[in-house]
Amino acid sequence: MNKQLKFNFNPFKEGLNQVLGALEKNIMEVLWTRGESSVKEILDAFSSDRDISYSTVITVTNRMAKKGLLKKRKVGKAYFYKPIYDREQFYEFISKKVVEGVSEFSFQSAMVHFLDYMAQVDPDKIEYFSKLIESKRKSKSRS
Amino acid sequence: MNKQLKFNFNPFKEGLNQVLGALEKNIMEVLWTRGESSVKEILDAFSSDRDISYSTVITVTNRMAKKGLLKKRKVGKAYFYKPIYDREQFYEFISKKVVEGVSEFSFQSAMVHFLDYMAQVDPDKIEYFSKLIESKRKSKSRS
DNA sequence: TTGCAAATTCTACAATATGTAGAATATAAT
DNA sequence: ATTATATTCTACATATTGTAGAATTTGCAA
Repeated sequence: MNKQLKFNFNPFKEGLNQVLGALEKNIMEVLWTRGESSVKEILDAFSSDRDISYSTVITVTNRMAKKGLLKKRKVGKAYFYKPIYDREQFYEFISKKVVEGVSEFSFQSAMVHFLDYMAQVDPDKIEYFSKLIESKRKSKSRS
Repeated sequence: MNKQLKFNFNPFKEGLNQVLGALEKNIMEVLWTRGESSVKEILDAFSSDRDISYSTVITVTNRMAKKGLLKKRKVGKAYFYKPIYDREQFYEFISKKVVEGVSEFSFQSAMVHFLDYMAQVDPDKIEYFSKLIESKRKSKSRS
């Protein structure tokens, strides 16, 4: 019933905001931290930070469930929501899709800029990457 | 006066549609092929394929100019538009931003998935990439 | 210099995504 | 059965993209 998660990637934002709206992100953070939670609990987790209505949270969690971000489960009269992907899986999923996407867009450029990025941010990453590649090559020649 | 080009990247679409809307893409293609063109000329280039109104194209080219995709120039009573980035530069620009974005999002995952992508799609890419790295390492040690 | 074809501007509507929330309704627990 | 609480429904706001009619401007030709 759940559709496969689709998303846009905004390179001009930061962290999870590259993929999620502001409120969506806040909700994911709460759910990753607390685990399965009701709307009430999500609201309580915001409390001091945000002043947001009950129905706003419901609307957004429901949309997130429809989008393939959350699972819904009824307990008593309230619904509880939990992430379909845990934090790690989520980052993996997003990274994989974006990397595949940009590789199809232009593999050449992607590689060049990936290297440039490594060189600028931390040249040691290149060494490490080199090694990864070597092992990849070996496993390739073994097949 | 022109803002820096911002965009979203949609990994679930293909090619330029990962970055541009359908009509925006068609317009860019025409301009990259024909060079600087008037709205009339863009429309003529569509002709058989699409049935689209004059003002639709004007609206979109103007938005594209505002977004930092096109330059406007008045000739006679008509405006002519041309891409700020040529095809190569555009792909470079997009790839760079997306790669940087996803690297900041999760470098580790990005790296792993780049490798996986290479191994799956075309193992020869790994060879190519190894060479790129070698030259990168050389230029690094030269500095 | 004026008239008209051609181009622009202005405005507006549609769909989608996201944030927001009030009002009405349903429901579970006591 | 009552009632506090949760949900559903609806709707508005902003942003992006596609779409285009109507009104207006404009440059060139006669």
